[in-house]
Amino acid sequence: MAPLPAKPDMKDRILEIADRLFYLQGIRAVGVDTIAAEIGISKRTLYNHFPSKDALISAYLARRFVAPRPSEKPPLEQILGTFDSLERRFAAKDFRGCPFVNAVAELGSEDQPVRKIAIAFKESRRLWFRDLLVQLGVADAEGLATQLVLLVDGSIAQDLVRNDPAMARAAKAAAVVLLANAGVRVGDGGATQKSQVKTR
Amino acid sequence: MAPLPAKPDMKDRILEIADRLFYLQGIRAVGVDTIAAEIGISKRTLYNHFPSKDALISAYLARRFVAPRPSEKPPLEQILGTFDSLERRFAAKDFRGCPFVNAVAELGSEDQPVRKIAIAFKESRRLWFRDLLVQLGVADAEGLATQLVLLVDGSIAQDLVRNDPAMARAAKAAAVVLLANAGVRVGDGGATQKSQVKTR
DNA sequence: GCCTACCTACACAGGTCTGTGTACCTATTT
DNA sequence: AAATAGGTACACAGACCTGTGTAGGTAGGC
Repeated sequence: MAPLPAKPDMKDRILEIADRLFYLQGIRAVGVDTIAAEIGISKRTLYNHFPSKDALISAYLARRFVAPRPSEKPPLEQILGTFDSLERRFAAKDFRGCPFVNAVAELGSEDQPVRKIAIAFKESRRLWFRDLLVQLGVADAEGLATQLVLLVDGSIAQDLVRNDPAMARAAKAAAVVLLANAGVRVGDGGATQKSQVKTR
Repeated sequence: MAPLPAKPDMKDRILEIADRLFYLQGIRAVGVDTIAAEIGISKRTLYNHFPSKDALISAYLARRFVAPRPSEKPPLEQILGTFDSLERRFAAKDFRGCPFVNAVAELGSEDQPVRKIAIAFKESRRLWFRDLLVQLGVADAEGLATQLVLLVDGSIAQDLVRNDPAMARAAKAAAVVLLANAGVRVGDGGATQKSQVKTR
């Protein structure tokens, strides 16, 4: 019955479905049978493309790990835009938190492959912020970048539980304050005089 | 063989062990057999105290939901102390993130009992911050309380992945800036003049 | 026409999971 | 002494899990 030409690369198709199911329902909650059935292939075919479920899990996370594409927009706009796009993603009903955090929470800290990729992802996001802050001339770009990822991950965790996109706006408001305090002129009516708070 | 006097209330003992295993290894990863074996009781006994694993999960989360005990310390000290105690907990090797966030991540957003208690917990923490901020005379106590819980949850998520207690310090530093911006005099050498940043 | 690659269907091994059924044992209370 | 409460051991039902084995079908390239 319609042997499915297998054109759009079977491996991609498997990953696409696995991604959706793993992300929405949890990794342990989804069996390989379920994935194969959802695609309409036999379990044997799936195991011909991935040697084990663990390999599929790793591939799932690796596929989620896409570097943010470089943008021509001004750095500040990019930074604050992060929170706007977070808010949009929160509003989508298929948002279920950060797949990397979720995977570590679910699989435990002993799962080294999963943890390694999760750490790499988190660090790459932090570095993305840091580089933009450097462009803005922020002195402690490292520290501020860390604080910004805290706001991002905090709003993600809160939204996962509460399902409230306003968390992204709260995070953005906090980010604006932190940026202003670091001497960045945020477009807010010039209310932003450099009055650094010594944080320790 | 030593029928275990069952004095310290069997139910508590079950919950205590279930808590440790659920929290450290994940809820789905731990079977009731494992819990019973760890306590040294038969599975039958466990099921005589809890009608199902779901009930045990709910009891586990309910037990984690302890209201912060009222303190005589000044409000600002309580707020900032939160981050210090977070740092201490991060440093402990048995810290594995927020049990409520982890449970929602693992069990899916469809599990209503679990989600409800997670939401209640998060909101209670936010209100705790808010009440302290009101005592400090902060105008937008609601908004700032939300921002503070973002920092708390952000640092928890980051520490879960990276295992880096410094995340708590970064969150504290950000909190200090946010508090100062809201007009709270933070004990930092008077570098804290009231120069509100309009956040929108 | 045939070979190769890839798919199918399907059974099954061996494990784990939740939850129950049954019969017995051992304190404490009455 | 007897009844009751709460524990034990242990088997088992029924579901689901990962992973494999086997035999056959079908399309494209040589």
